[in-house]
Amino acid sequence: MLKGYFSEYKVFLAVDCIIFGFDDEDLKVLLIQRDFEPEKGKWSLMGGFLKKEETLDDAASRVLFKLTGMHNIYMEQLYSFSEVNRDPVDRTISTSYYAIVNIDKHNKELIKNYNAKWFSLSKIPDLIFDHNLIVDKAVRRLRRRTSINPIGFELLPEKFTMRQLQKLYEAILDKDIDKRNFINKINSMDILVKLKEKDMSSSTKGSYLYKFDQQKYDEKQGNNFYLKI
Amino acid sequence: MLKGYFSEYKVFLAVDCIIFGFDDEDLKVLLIQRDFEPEKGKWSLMGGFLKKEETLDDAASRVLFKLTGMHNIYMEQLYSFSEVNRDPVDRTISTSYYAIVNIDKHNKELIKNYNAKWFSLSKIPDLIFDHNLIVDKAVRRLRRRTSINPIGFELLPEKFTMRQLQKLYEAILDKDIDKRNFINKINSMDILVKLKEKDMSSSTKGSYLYKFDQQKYDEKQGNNFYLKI
DNA sequence: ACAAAAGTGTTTAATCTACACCCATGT
DNA sequence: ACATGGGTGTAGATTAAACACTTTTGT
Repeated sequence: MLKGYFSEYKVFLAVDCIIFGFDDEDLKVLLIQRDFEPEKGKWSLMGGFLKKEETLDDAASRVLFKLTGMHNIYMEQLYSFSEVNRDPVDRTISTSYYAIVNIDKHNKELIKNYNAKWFSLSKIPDLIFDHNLIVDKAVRRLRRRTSINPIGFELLPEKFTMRQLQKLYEAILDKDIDKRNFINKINSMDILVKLKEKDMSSSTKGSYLYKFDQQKYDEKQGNNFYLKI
Repeated sequence: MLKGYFSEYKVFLAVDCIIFGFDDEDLKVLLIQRDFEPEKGKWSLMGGFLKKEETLDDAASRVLFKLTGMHNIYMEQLYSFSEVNRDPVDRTISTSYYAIVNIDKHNKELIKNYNAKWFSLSKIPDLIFDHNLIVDKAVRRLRRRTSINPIGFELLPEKFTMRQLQKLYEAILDKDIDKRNFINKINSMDILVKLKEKDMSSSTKGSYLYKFDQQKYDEKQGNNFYLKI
């Protein structure tokens, strides 16, 4: 066993990316429509093969950049899927990554080129291979992660209202939250800065804008937050 | 992109297993001493290459069986490590699994054949490649998982005392726990059966033995436990 | 004046934490 | 009789959950 590598089996290794976004109402996933075989015309996660000189993280970043035009996207490795016949063309292992992007910041041209579209979680179509499974796992991970670590800020504009943040959490966790309890919890974390500005678009009264304070957040790291919302 | 697979790069895919055990005192990891190059003589995780007709789970089960002689070991996929030069011989991606075994039930002959040895967490030597990193990640995952889901029972004999269970938790979480609070918490989960038997080996008074009740546990699944110890 | 969303605190319930003494038995 | 580990309950603190009214301003 393990004496030499010569006789061992090699496989294709792909990364597939679950890209989450938020549009003030729904949590969404960015899917592409395949214009190549197999399963041409069907919806799928954006993916690509691992290349010789890159790590899986590199590959995921590359794939994400290709579709969104964005660098330094928040992402996390999710799981490696390896059913023998998951890909009908040839044995391919898929290491999945989930990513979180600001739905307003990505490059809309690229999206067109790839026939990509945002789908609300409740409206995700049948995907190729085991991609529905992968999405499910990503959603569950995102939910868990969100209740431990406030990572959702990538999904919002730089300045946002408490209401937007609350809607985001409601979308991610798929449940209603009491607004007073929510605000108290968020404030107790002490990682936001309240601005003097108001957003006047959603009401006559206007609502204060907040910014995520990266520095405060970093200082508190390690303390995990356990939002328990 | 993705047109054909022909031109794409293939890699070796290995599974490496972090095998946890518990000896009534310490949480331990089973390591093998390599009797082959590279890094002959150094300690390492037990691993093996993915084969043509098996999934990663299959491969991990196979590797675990090879070293312990046990089937149906509790295990969970951990993470895929992919640094380009992590393996000096040839590019190899490692998908790691952590496993939890009863330290008294595995086959001691096999362990000898592999020059394997149990190491307490605090005494893990320098391992080959990135294996120390992998072990760290496994320990962190085990700690988190243990506080959400009571999975530690695999580490104990079928019948065990509250004291043993508490020591196990203390070993996993690496902290002291108040015995009354611990018992209350465990009892509130209602997944153990208290037996009439006592274990007389640890004290003159003897202490009651308990059994894990798989059925009750299954009924409660989905409710996650959040031990918060 | 009213409609629509924003903002704000308190009370109750649940859970967590800290803590100390008696019990049973073998020697 | 005493040494050793086993067993048990409660009070105080913290955290979570439920809940309703006032403010602002454009129409």
